[in-house]
Amino acid sequence: MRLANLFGRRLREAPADAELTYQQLLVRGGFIQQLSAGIYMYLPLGWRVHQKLEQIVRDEMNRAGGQELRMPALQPLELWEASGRREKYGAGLFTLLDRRERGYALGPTHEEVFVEAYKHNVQSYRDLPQLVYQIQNKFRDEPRPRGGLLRLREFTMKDLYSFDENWEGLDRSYRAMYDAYVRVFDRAGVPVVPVQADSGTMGGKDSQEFIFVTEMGEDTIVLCPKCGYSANTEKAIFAKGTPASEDALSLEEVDTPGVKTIEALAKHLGIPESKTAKAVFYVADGQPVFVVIRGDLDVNEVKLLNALAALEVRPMSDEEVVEHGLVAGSASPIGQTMTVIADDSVADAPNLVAGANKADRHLLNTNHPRDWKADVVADIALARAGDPCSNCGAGLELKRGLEMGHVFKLGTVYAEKMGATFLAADGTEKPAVMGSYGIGIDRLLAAVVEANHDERGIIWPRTLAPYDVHLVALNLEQAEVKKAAERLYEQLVGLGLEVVLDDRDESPGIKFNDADLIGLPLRATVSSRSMKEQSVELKPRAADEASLAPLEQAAETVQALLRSEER
RNA sequence: CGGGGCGUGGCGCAGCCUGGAAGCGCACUUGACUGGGGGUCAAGAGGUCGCUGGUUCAAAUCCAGUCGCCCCGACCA
Repeated sequence: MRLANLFGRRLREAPADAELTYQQLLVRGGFIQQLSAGIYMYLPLGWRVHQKLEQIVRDEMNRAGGQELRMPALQPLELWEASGRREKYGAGLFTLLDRRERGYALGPTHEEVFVEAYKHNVQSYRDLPQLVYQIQNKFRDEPRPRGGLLRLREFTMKDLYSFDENWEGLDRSYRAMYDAYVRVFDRAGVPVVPVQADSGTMGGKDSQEFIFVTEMGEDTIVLCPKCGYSANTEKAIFAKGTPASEDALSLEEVDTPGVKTIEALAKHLGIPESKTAKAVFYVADGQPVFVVIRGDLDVNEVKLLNALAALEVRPMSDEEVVEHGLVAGSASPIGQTMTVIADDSVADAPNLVAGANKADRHLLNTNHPRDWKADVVADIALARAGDPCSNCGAGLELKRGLEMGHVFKLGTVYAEKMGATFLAADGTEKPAVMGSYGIGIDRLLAAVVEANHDERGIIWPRTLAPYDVHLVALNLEQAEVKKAAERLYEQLVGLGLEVVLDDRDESPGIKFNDADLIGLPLRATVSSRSMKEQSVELKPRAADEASLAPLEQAAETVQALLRSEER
């Protein structure tokens, strides 16, 4: 490839709406170009990287026993009604009508379609297990696309689905995928931390996310520096301390003039916040919910959502609080008629101070379940930095991160809903036990650049670089130089290497800067200076210093150097 | 959906407050010089000032509406 012919220009300054470092580099280098919010074009350089990344994923999926196939992005809406996910996905689903007014969805994920395929192609336990996958565009009508490739409305995802006879089989498939994911991220040069995750809209049981720790991340993960415990905050557990062993004392109502907050309450009574029970009000799927949690803790809304098995939960508005006769600042779970959910921190803690359902009054020594009874008791507390690890007691750390991949044990939920069954050896019909496994290719590409760059540009890992060698030719007015450059170019290509030849009539500075920005693993320079030594200057992108190689052996030396760059 | 910011040649920006001939840098074209880290000179091409309506003799500039993009939050694999 001659640089002069390459479709896609380099920019000295990044467009104003490219904010993140990786994004500026990809845009400036001419790899990607934005079309609209959350919609990007891949220009030739970017597309080559994208394809190489896909190939690594494909390779590892195949190695783990996956079979690639291709599903339609356009899906009849009935499929989504059948799985019950149309409502669950809500506005995030892109829908459209055909000329006969029949509804379709642009697939945001493909469980439904894969189940349809399963139904036609699997009948017996002899057909199992199966791991099938595709690499395809997904469409999601995100409320807010962001960060360039980080949250797109149209993006490329590798989605693999496993079908097994039983849970032991699923465990094996899940493990195989987990291991494959570890290899994918390693080969892509992106360090990831596997964390326990919430399974979200996907439903199902176990799930783990592979998180790339970065400030530009949109998830928060909890890490234990001592024992290695790691989880998404939506899932993270931590030690809340064992409740004091005290005898339950009798209820006592006290004056607390002007006390509206836990902080004020604890101060007023001279007790720690952990001796109080905090009341918080939410609306879950339209129903009011009274939430009780220990005064020193906060509610994690995702945990709350899951504990209530609700689709949507939001804090109650001030108007609704009044409407439901709640006394903000002094609300009490005692005598509540609405659903009461308690964090396990308050369920067995004795003698907590709670509201009295009257302004400026609180109750001492409330005890669950003596004085009030929670409809649901669950862990709904938000883990914070410094909270003790439930495994080892060390202080937990909170980090920002980006989800690179996600593995789920779906179980039999979809199979049962949509009739994905098989005939077992004992002659009974059983639902397939499913797993689903996704990797966002675009996001991974973003992470690769974020993890592999310096102030001058991208430093592509050898396996992902759009080309192998950046051949810079200077002093082209000298026929000898030009000839040597062309000859080396041909030799390198002849060795099967992918080469960019910069034979533009530009100053050396421009050429070197472009080479650094594009970030190919090895730069080779032919110039009047190098010709004096009958040599070529070679400089790995990641190295500070260049070395000279004799012209006759240049191609072989290049090949050897590239091999040493191989990861 | 709530809050904030921004829309002026391909990119980065000024001009807007205080209405009166659309500018600057980069990039691009042609020529000359230069030639190892974004070089110099000369001559050029390129813009419905996001869109619609209004005010005015006159609108990039003032007013109203609208669309788009970015960021924070809500939400979300």
